[in-house]
Amino acid sequence: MELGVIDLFVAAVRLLGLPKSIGEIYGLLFISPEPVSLHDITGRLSISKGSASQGLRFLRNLGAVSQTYVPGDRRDYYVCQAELKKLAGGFIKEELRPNLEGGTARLNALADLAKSEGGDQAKFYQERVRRLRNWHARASKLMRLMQAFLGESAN
Amino acid sequence: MELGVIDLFVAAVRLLGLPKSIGEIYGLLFISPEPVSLHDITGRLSISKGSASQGLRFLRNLGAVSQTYVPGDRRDYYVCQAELKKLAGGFIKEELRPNLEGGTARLNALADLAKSEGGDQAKFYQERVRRLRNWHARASKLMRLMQAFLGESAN
DNA sequence: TAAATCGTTCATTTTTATTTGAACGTTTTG
DNA sequence: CAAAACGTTCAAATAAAAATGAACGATTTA
Repeated sequence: MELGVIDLFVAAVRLLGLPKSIGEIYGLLFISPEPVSLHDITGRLSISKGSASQGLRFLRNLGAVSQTYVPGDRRDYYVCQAELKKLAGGFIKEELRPNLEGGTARLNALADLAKSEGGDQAKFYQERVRRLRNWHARASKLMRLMQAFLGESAN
Repeated sequence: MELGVIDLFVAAVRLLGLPKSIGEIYGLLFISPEPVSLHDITGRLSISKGSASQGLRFLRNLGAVSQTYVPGDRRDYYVCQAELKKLAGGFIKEELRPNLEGGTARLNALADLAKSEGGDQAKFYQERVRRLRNWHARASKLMRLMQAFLGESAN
């Protein structure tokens, strides 16, 4: 059972361009009824302390995992955030948006270049830049749409 | 100008988890007013014939690039498909959908496992599988939504 | 019809990404 | 307060992905 779920998450996470260990860790948390420590992770998944630590940090930054207090234990324990809305939100905010924003700058630079272009292709270049702008705007809108969609009907 | 556009596509394509060469090739086609041959590609981009050939095949499968007849020339020439709708459609169909469908099978296997689970966690596992199913269904729906959105207002 | 050019394939090489583990500062335990 | 356990960091090792280029069959040219 656990293995199957972990595998599923590994596959899902690869699809998003994230390392396997991230999928393993999230998968383990997802299928564990109880909070899980870094020690548990390295033991159950046979991955190094380093990987586990980095993976957890990444997942915490994303908001996919949060720390939990377990009385009488020195270790840090973690639980997963299992609301699609939150997961997708975190991923969009941390991984996708920054890239899109980076694109804005490049695009402006290109627009300038196209404007100052003299040759025969001037018109063609300008048309291309217009098209890129259009794509960019749509991608932007699409992201908002996705968030809205995944936020519908709580869970 | 060309370099900037190519860079932009390289970045975009990395975001989708595709190799750099794919971005370079598509970028070159996008910014070229005239059809481009494999020979042009290896020359302008300084990439190997092998990469160029494989990259073109991939892009053709996606529907992002198509062959064009150029009279009096033996070589194959290519032009890019610059409609976002088609590009996104190809990507979804060839890259995303197959993965989602693979997930369906795994998910069914897991559901069986969860059903035949005896221990204390039986209930918990079943809840988890239900949740996975829900996510899967949403991802499915989201893909259709994306296609619809990107298909709006021709270009 | 022999030589040249074309595009593809795939074993090898190169590059990039991920994982490991030793070292460290901090906190807890006995 | 010394020893042990905790979690982090980062240089080095490993694994994974992508690019190369030689070999090939097919087509064209001279």
